[in-house]
Amino acid sequence: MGITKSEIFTVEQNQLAQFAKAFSHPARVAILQYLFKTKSCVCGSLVDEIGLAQATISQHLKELKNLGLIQGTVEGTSVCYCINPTVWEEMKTVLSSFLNQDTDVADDTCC
Amino acid sequence: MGITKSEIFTVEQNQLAQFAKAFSHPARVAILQYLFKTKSCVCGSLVDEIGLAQATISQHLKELKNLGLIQGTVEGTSVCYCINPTVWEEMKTVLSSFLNQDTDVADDTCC
DNA sequence: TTGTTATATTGCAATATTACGATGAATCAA
DNA sequence: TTGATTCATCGTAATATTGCAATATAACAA
Repeated sequence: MGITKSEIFTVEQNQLAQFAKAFSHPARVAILQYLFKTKSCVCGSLVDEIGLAQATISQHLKELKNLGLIQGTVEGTSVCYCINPTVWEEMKTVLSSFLNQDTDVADDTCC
Repeated sequence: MGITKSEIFTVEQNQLAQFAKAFSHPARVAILQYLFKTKSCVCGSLVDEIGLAQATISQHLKELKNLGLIQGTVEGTSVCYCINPTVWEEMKTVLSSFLNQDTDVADDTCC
């Protein structure tokens, strides 16, 4: 049905999935990487950097903004975006504890 | 258009996005967590554990299997699934280096 | 063989996502 | 004011995802 049954999962599972969804698209990965690289905020240079239409980039930025991962302030005619370090760290914590689950099945990989 | 323009992104960006997509849905998060918890492989008990139809669980398992994150072997009438430690570690490496990008914007959060 | 159990696959419906052109709103320069 | 620039939003089209019922397949037990 295309609709996720989030009610049947825990808050943690839903949060984890939401964070993962943030960079489950290469364009958003590229945006975040560029924001990290240029540290000082970036605006529409993303449109040149990434080969997507301005409307498309704006849409991806909106998703990242909604999650709180980035923030933007109007700077004259342009908008300056940058990483929100607080939320990024929070995400890192949530995802790391998931990724670092023990894989120590010794050698007896059962399957 | 619903179709991702993966050609315009690097192999790394696409791979990162693919790994992230693996657990961008709470059901797949729950499946992976359960597989970690029960270590010894698990089959259709996932259907009881998670409140989704058998067909739906099977579909999610297929996606995880396609990515290589899990593997399954036929065990009589049932199928035993477990984490593929090698691929999991590979994913951990890829995602960690992305997550651990420096947030040291000092305090001058530009935006 | 027949029935049972466990899983995969198929087909379908509902919703979500990706992408872009066109348009709107805001700011600044002349 | 007018025009140019930058970004957001709207509308739309194409495709993807999620979910399930029904059915198929495979292995075993009797």
